[in-house]
Amino acid sequence: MLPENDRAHFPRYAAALKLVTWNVNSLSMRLPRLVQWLADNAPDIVCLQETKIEDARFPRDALADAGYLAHFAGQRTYNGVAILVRPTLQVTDIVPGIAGFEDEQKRVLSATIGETRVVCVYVPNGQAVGSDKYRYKLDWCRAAAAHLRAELARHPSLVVAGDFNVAPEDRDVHDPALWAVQIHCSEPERAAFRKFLDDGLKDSFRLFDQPPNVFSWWDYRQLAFPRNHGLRIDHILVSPPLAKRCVSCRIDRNARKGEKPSDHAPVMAEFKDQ
DNA sequence: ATGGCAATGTTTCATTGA
Repeated sequence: MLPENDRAHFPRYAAALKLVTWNVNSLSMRLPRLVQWLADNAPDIVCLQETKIEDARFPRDALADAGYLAHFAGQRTYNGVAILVRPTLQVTDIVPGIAGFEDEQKRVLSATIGETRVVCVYVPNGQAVGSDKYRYKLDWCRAAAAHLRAELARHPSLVVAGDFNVAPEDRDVHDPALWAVQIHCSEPERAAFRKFLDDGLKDSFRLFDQPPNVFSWWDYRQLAFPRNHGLRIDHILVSPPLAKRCVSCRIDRNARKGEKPSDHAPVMAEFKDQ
């Protein structure tokens, strides 16, 4: 962290601000790919999900070498979230979890970065409609919506970025008939997602004209990726002041190609200076 | 109707993910 009078040499945002969300499906497995992607794309803020690593083993030095300070809330085997930030940006008020919602699973990390509150989320998968995990998913979303409402009241400039495990509309699904009422697409899950938007947040991807059949996740099986059998379940939600500043949102399908990819692609939104 | 693949650690299978 730079001393205060050194920081004064930097504008608050050197240029446009780039924010990314990426479910890496094991940070240990994905570290080389992530570091290369960061070098190629130079985002300012990166929200990661499914780091699957205990805090004591988090690769903070490798990410520092890549040009990012890391904040994280992890556990072994499952879940785990992190926020990577360029060292020129000031980070304060780092809080894991959802206020008032006891949860062993590490799924949320919030931080104030510059003037903006950033909430990194990994919404539960839900496994199957009607299962215990499905009920946990819906309960979790209800608590998260209340949490985000409180964050929005405190921070007009709010981003919620992560793996929502919900395809909001049929156009976010390669085969809506196949996925109808299945996990990620059931009406209660979509209603839970809309509840986030009710609080004034916008899906940054839908602020812009987008080509059809753009997805952020593809199953590892059945050649789903080359067939583009995917779902758009990773999202960057922005409050109205940030929606005004948002100039693009896109999904980097190329990051799903090649050896040892995550099953998710990164989503990147860009914001102009105010 | 089911498994297909990938990652983890309980490791040579079971569990979870989406």
